[in-house]
Amino acid sequence: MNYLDELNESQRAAVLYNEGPSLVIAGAGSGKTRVLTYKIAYLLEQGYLPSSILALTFTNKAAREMKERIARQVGPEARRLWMGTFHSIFSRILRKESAVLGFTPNFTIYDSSDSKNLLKTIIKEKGFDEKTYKPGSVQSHISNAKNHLVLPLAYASNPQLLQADASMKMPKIYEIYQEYWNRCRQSDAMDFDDLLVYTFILFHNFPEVCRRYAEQFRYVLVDEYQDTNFAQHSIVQQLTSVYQQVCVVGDDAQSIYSFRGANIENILKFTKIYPNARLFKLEQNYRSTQNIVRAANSLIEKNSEQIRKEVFSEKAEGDRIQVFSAYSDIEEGEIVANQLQRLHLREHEDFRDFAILYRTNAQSRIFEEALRKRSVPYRIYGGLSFYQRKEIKDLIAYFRLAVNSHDEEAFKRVLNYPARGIGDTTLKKLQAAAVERRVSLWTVLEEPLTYGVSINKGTHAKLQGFRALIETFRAAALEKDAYELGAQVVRESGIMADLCQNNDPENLSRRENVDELVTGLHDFVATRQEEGNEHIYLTDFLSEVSLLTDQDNERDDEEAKVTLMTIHSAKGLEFRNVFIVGMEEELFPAAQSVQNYKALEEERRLFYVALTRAEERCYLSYAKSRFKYGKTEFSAPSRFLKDINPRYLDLPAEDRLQRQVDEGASRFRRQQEGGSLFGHSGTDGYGSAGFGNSSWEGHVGGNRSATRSGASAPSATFPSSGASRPEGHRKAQLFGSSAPRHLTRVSSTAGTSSGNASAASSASASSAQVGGVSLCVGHQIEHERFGRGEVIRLEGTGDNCKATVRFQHAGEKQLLLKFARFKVVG
DNA sequence: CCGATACGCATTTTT
DNA sequence: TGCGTATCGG
Repeated sequence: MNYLDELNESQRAAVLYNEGPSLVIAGAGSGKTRVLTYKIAYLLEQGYLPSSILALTFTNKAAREMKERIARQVGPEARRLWMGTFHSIFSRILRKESAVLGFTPNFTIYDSSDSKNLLKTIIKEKGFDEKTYKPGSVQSHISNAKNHLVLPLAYASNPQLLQADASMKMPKIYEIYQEYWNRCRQSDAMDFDDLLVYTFILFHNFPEVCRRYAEQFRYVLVDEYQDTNFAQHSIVQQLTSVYQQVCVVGDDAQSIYSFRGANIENILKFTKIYPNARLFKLEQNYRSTQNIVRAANSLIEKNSEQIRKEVFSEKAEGDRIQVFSAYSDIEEGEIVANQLQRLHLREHEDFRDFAILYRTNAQSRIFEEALRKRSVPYRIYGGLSFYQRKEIKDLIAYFRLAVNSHDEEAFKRVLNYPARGIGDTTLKKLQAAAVERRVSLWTVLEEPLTYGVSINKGTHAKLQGFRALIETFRAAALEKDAYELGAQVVRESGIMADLCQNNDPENLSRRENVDELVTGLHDFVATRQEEGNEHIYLTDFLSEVSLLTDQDNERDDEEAKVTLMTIHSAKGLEFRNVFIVGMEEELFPAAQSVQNYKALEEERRLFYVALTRAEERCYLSYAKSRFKYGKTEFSAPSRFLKDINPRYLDLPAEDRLQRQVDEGASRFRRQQEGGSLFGHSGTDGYGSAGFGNSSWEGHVGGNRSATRSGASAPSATFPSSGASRPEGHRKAQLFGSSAPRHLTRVSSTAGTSSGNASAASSASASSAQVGGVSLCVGHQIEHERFGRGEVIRLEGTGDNCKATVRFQHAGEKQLLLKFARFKVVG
């Protein structure tokens, strides 16, 4: 109970309140995660079972961090909590309940490039012009619809949407949407949005399933609620329909993801949807100086739509925010780099305590160059992710096919890679037959003649060769573990051979990446086994890896480096010293945002997020000219500079003069912005409340059927389609977790032994003997991935012996000694 | 099947 | 300007 002392009054109130829905508005740096973790700890203490608590986050990272913090509080039982991203938790549920929806438990998760490619294919098939029907644009329309739970049939009969599409010269989007929907089902695949949509459908169409989960989850917590979309919001409602015990945490002032469907209304109107909800506000900022907090307050005040709050800091007043004016983007880079270096040399600020934040990725180059020139180490976030690399995608495509051969996108990707003489023409023939007969490409491949594909003998042989290859993997997938199978695929698919054709640096790095993936597989299997799971199949790896981003793979950096990133990706982070650069009109706010006040307010929130990343010092800079698209463009300082009360700023002399002139004009403009406030009702064509029942009612299928050869499911009813393999549930922990990944392998037989192992009882023992190593409670061990730790508990005997180890850095873990890789060090 | 060339596009991106 | 993609030619 002592942890309650570590909370301030409002934090404690939020933690202790337990009698119904609650909304916690957590100002920047106000200890939001602390409240969430302590609240969960408190619930556990109150007797809630870990498995009855569901905590949803947006990022794997957030889930992982929270899990670790809770584990520190309450020990290993934290592992039984249902804590993870919306997508990972829902995919876990969907894999279990897949049959009634007409999917198998091994369904593929399409990433956005898969879905874009599929859309491209469909657009071509339908003979639409790709210039008018840009795949990316169609994709975002469809995504938007899904985020609003509008299924194809509802879309096709929604005059508003049809008209909006028509006015964008894409009147046939509904048709593409329908086909896309069918094709995903046919491929036994869901895209990211589908994970939400189908969860909603599952709960809606199968009330008994909904009830089962709603009864299991006696308490639901949601992090970053301002970023939820309508679908997520609706599912939370479904899940809390029994107990109404829900706590959502967020900050409307930090809602910056509307372009991804996040709906700020969800948080603004929470107390209307749950009329008996209690509202808590966390207003003390523990992160930033008073000056920074006040500056940020004075900025966000200019927004009209928000939950009023008074964020304050009790830290030192701190320096004013210094504003730098540069003549050019290059000079801006110089100024920032100079100031950064000055702080490093004079104030001994560590490089890792600096961040340079920008609106667009394109701005990074200038700063890279300036830093490189000064030999300042830096790290840029937001490059291509590991999983986006060609060789990795190729390999994963094989994995996917091994698990789900109906996966159309994976199929097309590797049918002729490495080259096996199956050209475009052949693929087109297969594709045509598949579309015609509404079956998967794989089904056609199995019996080309039945489906009327006319090909010559040679091609036929090649196709059957490919089929045999995949069949081998498929058979192996049922027996081998993920690592063994992965290694086999690397060997036998011919990818490695292809990458070994020559030794140019390109291929070299690709080989390294492939090796890294295999190592990742190995770690994944090892981690799972240590946790007590016997068989770790490739499908387990895939279901996790498809929801992973590169940020989840981050290695803790040895070297101190300056951080360069977009403001979006800086959300949730903090740095002692922050440079916010490119404070110019048409850049920040982005040119596209200035016409519509909602977008402009979002940009302002984005700036608010940027400011509130800073703990000690914050700098703003702008350039009067900037090289853009091959031309030098001139622009005015950002209007946002004028939104900050000048007493918190240190302005360049010229600007101070100019400001007096501008003052009147800017006040006038603000009135105008405010004036248009009530005119708009959202720009996405989806009213915020208009998506009740009728829009998705009764068509899971929307399509006529899921005509996969193996498992077909008509749309009206959902017969169980023999789920192929019962699947044990995995925890949502990430492979590689947060531990350093490059430790040398230590065999568990190589440890020192320390004699007399007493016969361990089946329940609990003080010592154990496994594989020639004896281990006692109190022993220090050195684990391959988790590092140093002390054995605090031993359970079971022989092969089944399980040790609970408290690691110095990795927290408490349970290890199955049979699999764990460690050595005894004392 | 690959390479050269032209074209068009260019916020942000938790999953 | 500089990249990624689309298309054509050898």
